[in-house]
Amino acid sequence: MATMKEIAQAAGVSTATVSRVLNGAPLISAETAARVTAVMQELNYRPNHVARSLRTVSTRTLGVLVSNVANPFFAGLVHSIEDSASDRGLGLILGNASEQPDRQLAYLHSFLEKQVDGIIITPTGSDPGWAEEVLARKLPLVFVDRTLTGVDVPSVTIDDAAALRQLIEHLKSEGHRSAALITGPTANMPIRHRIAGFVAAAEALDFAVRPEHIIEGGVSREDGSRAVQKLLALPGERPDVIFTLNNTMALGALAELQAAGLSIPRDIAFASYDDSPWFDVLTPTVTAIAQPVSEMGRAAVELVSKIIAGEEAGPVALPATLIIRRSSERASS
Amino acid sequence: MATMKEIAQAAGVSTATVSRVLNGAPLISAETAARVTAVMQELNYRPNHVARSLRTVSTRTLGVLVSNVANPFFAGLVHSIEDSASDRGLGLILGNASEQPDRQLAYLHSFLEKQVDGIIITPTGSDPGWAEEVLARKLPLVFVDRTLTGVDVPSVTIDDAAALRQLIEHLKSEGHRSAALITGPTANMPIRHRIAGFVAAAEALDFAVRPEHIIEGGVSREDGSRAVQKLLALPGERPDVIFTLNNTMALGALAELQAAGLSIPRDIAFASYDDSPWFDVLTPTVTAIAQPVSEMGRAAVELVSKIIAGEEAGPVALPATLIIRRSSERASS
DNA sequence: CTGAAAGCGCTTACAG
DNA sequence: CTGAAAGCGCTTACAG
Repeated sequence: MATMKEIAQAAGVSTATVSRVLNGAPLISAETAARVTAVMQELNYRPNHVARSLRTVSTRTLGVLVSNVANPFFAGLVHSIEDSASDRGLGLILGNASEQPDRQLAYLHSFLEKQVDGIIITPTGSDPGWAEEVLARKLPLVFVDRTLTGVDVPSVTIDDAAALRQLIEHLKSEGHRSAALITGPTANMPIRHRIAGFVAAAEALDFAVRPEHIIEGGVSREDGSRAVQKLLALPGERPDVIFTLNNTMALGALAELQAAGLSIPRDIAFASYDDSPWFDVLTPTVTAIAQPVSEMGRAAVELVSKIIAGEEAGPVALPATLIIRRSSERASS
Repeated sequence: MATMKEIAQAAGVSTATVSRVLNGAPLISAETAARVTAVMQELNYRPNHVARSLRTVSTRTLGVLVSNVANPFFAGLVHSIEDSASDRGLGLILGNASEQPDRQLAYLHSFLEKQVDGIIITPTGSDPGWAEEVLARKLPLVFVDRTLTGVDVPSVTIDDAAALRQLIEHLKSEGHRSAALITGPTANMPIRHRIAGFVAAAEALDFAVRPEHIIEGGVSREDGSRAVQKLLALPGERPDVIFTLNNTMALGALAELQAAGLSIPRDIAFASYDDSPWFDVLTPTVTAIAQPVSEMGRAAVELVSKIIAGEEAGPVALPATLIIRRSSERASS
């Protein structure tokens, strides 16, 4: 691989001049620039980004650390972040915590060592210790989706209070009177928000959500199945509606309801947080609260770019939207 | 951020010694090692990976470039590659060509400049020119899923001849006699393989696939819808089965069949290449040929690691498997 | 408009 | 067992 020194020799100039041509610095004579450029092309020169980074103390690279790429929501987020970063000429180093705080910490350290210019993270676990270390190094940091209390970090979150309220209103208008809620891991801030929002809206609208019908689920398909099994085994009246707090659990819940021979929405209605492209091919199509994934990714990149540039950057909250489909229709039409 | 020099000063040793302690070099006295380690901890030292890479000419980083992360198959592949790479202590720089050769080329160049230790790619387009450039630099390169003719690059591919034949056998045994094939982009090698494999198996087993029933689809949901519309508008007898060559198109095809009021498998049977977790929640559940995505990612990382280590590394072909569900059952039972 | 020189933070033969 | 010194490939004040 040709180095800058070789280019300089071949073009009969100093490396300083080659560097200036490469970076489009002003005050270079047109003919020098042309000659150097020609030599670079001829020798198929590629600048060594590692050397450049060491010198300029900037890698033009973002570290992106998600809680679990197996979850389509996070995969979509990575996609959108990749898109926006590439638009800005920023590269991406990818990390996946798989919901394990120690894996998250290992990635974080590798991000620090690799001198990333900024970090976008959906934090896993609730210990904000690592964030303080990152902040102490003055490294731009942004939370997406999930947040952590106890540290002052700008974030991109979802405002779903309105959508949750609309969901309850819709369910009521269809004649439903009670719901079960299958939650995600309550350690996560947005999950707690969703639960609180759902319960608050239900209370305000006089819609029944019995305490035993709030079942702690998780993040996987199996968590969804298990929660439905648990729910169906409960004594007393069955709720009119089941609402799952993410679409991976919806998958398990729907399979379980089918296995139990229950027809949706005739025997029980259904809705889920997180939309999925499959929701309008399922029978029945599935009512969902959709998160603006692309916008979240774009906003996160914008936020971290601003911080890198030393600009002011406040938190961003993006609205979720209710998408009404057939799974939440009234039982008897 | 503390540097090695500061650690050396604080510990009263040279930077060479600090470096040796850091890298666990032999021949260091236990007390020196202990003292240096203590200082590193105290000052919260993180080695600068950029400086290290410049010196050692190794970044311990892989460039991963997929054709389209929006496709769940590629997203799964990235996940699996990330997993295996992390097990081996390798970092990941992610690129997404979005099926555009010029975007692919831009990422490739950035990988070269960032001095990645190896590249795993699902090539987009059919021009192998860029691969020659990579190979000329002696940079380890591995193809996954897709391959390119005209260059000698080890690859991880799918052997689906047997699965395709089993599919035809199954369809026949269910009483079906003819099928339509909705293809992906025929510019891609594995797509051409799938088409050839399907057609060959059909011929061998005397199963009808009329030329006009081989419809060029694409990669998106819309491509799937469009192909089904085209198929249904065709004069003459309808095929007994529709087979789509990826699950994103299956989504569009299924929606379109529903919209047309056709019941599966009563009016027309259905199967798709690429499994999806949603396929066994759909009504009916969908027969599919599944690719071993995790194994593919793992094999790709293994392959590139071997080449980096200077070992021999031949191509890997992994078998696809047929998963029979209800969408391909006989029409009248 | 261009060059000589210093330096980014490490690693590694070479001595001792 | 440890240190002095060179050097990886760039960029950038400082001179001229």
